Amino acid sequence: MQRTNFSELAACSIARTLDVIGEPWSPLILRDVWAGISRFEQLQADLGISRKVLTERLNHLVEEGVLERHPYDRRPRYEYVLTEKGTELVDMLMAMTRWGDKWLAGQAGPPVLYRHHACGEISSVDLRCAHCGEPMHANDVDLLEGPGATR
Amino acid sequence: MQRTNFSELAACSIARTLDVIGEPWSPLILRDVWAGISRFEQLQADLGISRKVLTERLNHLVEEGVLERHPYDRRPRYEYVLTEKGTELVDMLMAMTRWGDKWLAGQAGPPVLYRHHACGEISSVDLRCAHCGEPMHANDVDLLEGPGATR
DNA sequence: AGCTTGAGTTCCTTGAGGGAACCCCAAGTG
DNA sequence: CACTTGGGGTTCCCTCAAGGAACTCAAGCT
Repeated sequence: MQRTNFSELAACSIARTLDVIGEPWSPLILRDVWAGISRFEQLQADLGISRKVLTERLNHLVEEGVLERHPYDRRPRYEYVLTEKGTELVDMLMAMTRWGDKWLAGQAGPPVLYRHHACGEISSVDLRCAHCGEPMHANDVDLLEGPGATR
Repeated sequence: MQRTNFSELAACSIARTLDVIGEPWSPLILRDVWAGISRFEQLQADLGISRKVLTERLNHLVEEGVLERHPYDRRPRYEYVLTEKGTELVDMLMAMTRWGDKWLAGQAGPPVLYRHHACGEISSVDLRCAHCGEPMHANDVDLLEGPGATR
């Protein structure tokens, strides 16, 4: 495929993030690990991904510090668990889920529901300004050059 | 590459969303269009993407209703603009940006800053429960089967 | 010793991405 | 009118990553 290394393209946090989880399958692997599907065989069976590519993806995600390998047996058997860095990536997947629920689920409704611990209600994420708490969407911001702008 | 069609894998809003923007380049195209880089030549120059793949991606994004083609000349010249559906996808990219800013920007700091119209401050998105307004992150929810669970 | 199981590795085939050249069409210019 | 320019794509070939199936390896179990 001769995949471009996005982060060399420009200083861009989206491009950099894509270098971590932009490959096909990576987001779905994280979703599965989050949902408790955490072993090689389980992941392979659930996703139908080729074993070779699954190995590559898991190694890459471990190298990036998104997943950790935890042995669960004296035999060489491992469980993959989310690091803090990985858990925060799942936050992004929740925003992705919200969009898919809204625009792609159709009349069948969303396939998965989130129950929020704090209020006990079925809900979804809402993007708010970390500073003032008001809604913060694509049309609510101006883009400015940041300190890391030059590459 | 023989890419798998993710949404046939399971009823999953993440998989479905990946069928819309999971291909390499698609998120970066949306970012550029959002930032005002909206014509074919501009996109090609900014991203360094091959013209063939750019054509494919733009057609796909238009078919999916994420972008619209707007003629800007009596000659056949087009601008690509975000639909409402596409604009809400950019919200997800903002969550992605936040993660990249936090975990990948390093000491140089984030390359792009967002100034929130409502409060005028440089800020970033924060995920909140759409129901109660409290923070809602990966560890703050239980997953339940939804109405569209079966495929 | 032989069987099983989880977790990979090897090898071949296929098809998507990269790159460069080419094409089309409307305007502008002399 | 012919000639150039420039945006927006096609076409072609080549390479390399994903799929798929078979193979390996290292513990335990019987």
